[in-house]
Amino acid sequence: MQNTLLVVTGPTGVGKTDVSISLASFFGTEIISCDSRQFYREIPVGTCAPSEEQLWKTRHHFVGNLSVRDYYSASLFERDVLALLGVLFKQHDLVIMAGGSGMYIDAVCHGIDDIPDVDPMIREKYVMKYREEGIEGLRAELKLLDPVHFKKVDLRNYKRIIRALEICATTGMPYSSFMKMEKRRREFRIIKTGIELPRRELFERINRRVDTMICNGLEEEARLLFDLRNLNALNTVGYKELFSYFEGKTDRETAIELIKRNTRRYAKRQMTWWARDKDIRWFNPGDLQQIIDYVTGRLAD
RNA sequence: GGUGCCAUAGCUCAGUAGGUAGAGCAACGGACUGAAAAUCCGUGUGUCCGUGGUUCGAUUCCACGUGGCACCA
Repeated sequence: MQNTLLVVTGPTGVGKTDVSISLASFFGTEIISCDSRQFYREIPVGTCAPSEEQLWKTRHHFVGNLSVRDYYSASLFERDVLALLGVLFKQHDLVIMAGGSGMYIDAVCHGIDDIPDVDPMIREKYVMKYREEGIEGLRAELKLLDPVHFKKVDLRNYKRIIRALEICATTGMPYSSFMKMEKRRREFRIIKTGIELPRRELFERINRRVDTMICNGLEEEARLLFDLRNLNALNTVGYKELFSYFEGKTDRETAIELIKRNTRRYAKRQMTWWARDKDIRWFNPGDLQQIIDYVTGRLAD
C-alpha cells in the first residue's frame, strides 16, 4: 500500500482539531499540525492548541515544539515534516496533516525553491532602511539589484521587497534567479480535504471562541509575554490587540472586539488562499463519515 | 395636549444654492515561495422615513402623516 498524507485544512475556528482527531482514531494514526502559531509553546490559549486530553488521545507533532523566540519558516517546516514523515510512514500507511497555514501546507505538498538562508543582521539592515527611507528606498535598491523581480513584485508590500533584497544581498545574485517555481513530486500520495461552514456560522463560532479564550486566560497569557511583544511570533491575532490594550491604546472591550474582527478577516484570507487549490475536497465539520468514505475510496484507487 | 429640532449606507454622520448622493468604521472581493494568525491591494453595498403639492425635474422647497429627541404644559 502506498503511503498517504491526508491533509485536513480549513479556516480558523471551523473545528479542524476535532475532525482530525476523529480521523486519526479511525485510521489509527498520528497528526502533524500545520499551524504556524501552534508551534509556539508559550501561546496555547490564543492559538486554541489541542488540549492535554486531545494530545494524550492522539499523538500530535509540531505543537508547542518551538519558543516564540525561535526563528522558523515554511521552508524549515517542509524540511522537518519530510524528515518526520520518513519515520512515521514506517509505522503508518496514512498520516494526517491538519492545520490552516496555507503556505506551510503548500510547502509540504509541493515544495518551495531552495534559497540560501539569510543572516538576520541583513534583514535588520533592510528594516532600518525601510524605517529611514520608506518604501521608495527599498524599491530603488531592488530596481538595481533585481530588475526582473522589480517588475513582478507588489511594490507596495515592504515585506516582499525586503525578502527579495535580503536574498540579493546575501547571495550576490538576483532573488528572481532562485525562483524556479517548480512543483516537486512527493514519494507519497496526497489527499486534500477541507472543512468549511457557511460564513455566518463560521463567524458566530469565531466570536464565541474568542470569548472562550478570554475565559480560559488569554489575557493572563498575553500579559506574561508583554515584554516580548515585538517578536514576530507574537504579531498574532489575540495578542497584538491585547498588547495594545496593556499599553493603554484601547480599552479591554474594544481589544476583544478587534480580536474577533481580525480573526474573521484572517479566516477570509485563508479561504481566499484555498480558493485556487482545486485538489481540496470540502466537507462540513459534521460530515465525518463522508470524509472517511471519501478517503477510503481514494485509498482504494 | 403645545412648540421646536431631527429622520440619508449595517453604524455614526456629511451633503446636494432643486439635476437620483459621500466620509469614517463595519462589510465585501483579491494577491501572496522562507516574518504568512504576517504583509499588501481593490470595492459604496442606498425606496435619501411615508403620502401628496410646486417644478421640465424633489433626497433637497411646501403641507400633512409617522417615528425619535428636547422643552413647555
